[in-house]
Amino acid sequence: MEEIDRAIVAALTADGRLSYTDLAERVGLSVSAVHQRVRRLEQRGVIKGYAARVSFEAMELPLTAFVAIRPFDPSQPDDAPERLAHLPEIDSCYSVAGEDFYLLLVRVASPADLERVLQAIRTAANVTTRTTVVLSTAYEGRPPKISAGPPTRGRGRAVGEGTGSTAG
Amino acid sequence: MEEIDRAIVAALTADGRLSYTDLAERVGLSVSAVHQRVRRLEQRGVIKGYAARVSFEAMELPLTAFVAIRPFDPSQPDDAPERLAHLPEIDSCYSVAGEDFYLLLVRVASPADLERVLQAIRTAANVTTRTTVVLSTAYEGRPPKISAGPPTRGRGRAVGEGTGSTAG
DNA sequence: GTTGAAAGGCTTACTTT
DNA sequence: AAAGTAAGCCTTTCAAC
Repeated sequence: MEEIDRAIVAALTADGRLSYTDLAERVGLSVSAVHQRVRRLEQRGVIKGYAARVSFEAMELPLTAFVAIRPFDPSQPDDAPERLAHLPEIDSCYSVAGEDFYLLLVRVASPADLERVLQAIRTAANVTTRTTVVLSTAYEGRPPKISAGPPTRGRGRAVGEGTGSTAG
Repeated sequence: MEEIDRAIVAALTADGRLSYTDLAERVGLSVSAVHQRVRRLEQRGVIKGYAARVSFEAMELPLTAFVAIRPFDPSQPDDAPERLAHLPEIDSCYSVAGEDFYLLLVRVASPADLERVLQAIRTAANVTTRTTVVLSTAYEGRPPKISAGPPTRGRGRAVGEGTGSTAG
């Protein structure tokens, strides 16, 4: 991916409602060129969509927890993600290496709600749960490192890049 | 928070670039009324901003890991989040209950990068790390449960319904 | 792939109810 | 708080380099 595409993605990650006019000014291209690049980024799946970032506290979901799950019977078919997808309190579901099978990010309104969701998780996926309650969120969903060049691969140098030293 | 505000937040969570015209049609209000409500939601901090959702694979960050950290010396001042904030590979930083002090979500390009970031985390915050590698992401950042009413029975207080004056 | 221009649509503010 | 109107800017498409 080119440097300009990276700049576009970085800008839209920071502000998803940037106008094409502002975007064009930032990356130093015409409005039409920027528009075409954004459309291609969307079609290629680099940009998957746009979303408003909401305050979970304001949305009455002040309690966040990580729930590591492990099946009661490891010989059973492992389809926990699908069996849990119907629970809207589950924000994310990761298949992980280590002692546990999956790691869930859960957002609820209260400890009572957390208890209810944990019970629902256990019964829906036939798993044991190990829960880590989040006390506070220092930061979350920070924009990824999108700078001038590729982080590790040596496939090509970006425009204006000097040496091939690793980015810090 | 009112039902219409919930509908607005839900719609903008699913599609952050919805026009006010479309939004007005969805919630059954005029464009002006919707515009005013969105501005108030933004000013109250319910809507914190807008962001493009990007594919981390496409951004050359295919490796995700959770890093639980614990200080070498628990008597030292605990300012790990600030000491780690300069590392762009850290997506999120949660203060957690349990055996560990913080849980980090890290996104990197390769195992070599992960090693480098882990070393940087240890030296920057003077902590030990316990890393859980993500094998696959079933789903991530799902829209929170924003339906008609409060999630738990009765007791929940809506934002902005509090007593007394509100800043802004 | 980039640029420039034009038509249509959207945002925003103001006014009214 | 909600609706209507108008001005200005943006989005989107089309043609040209």
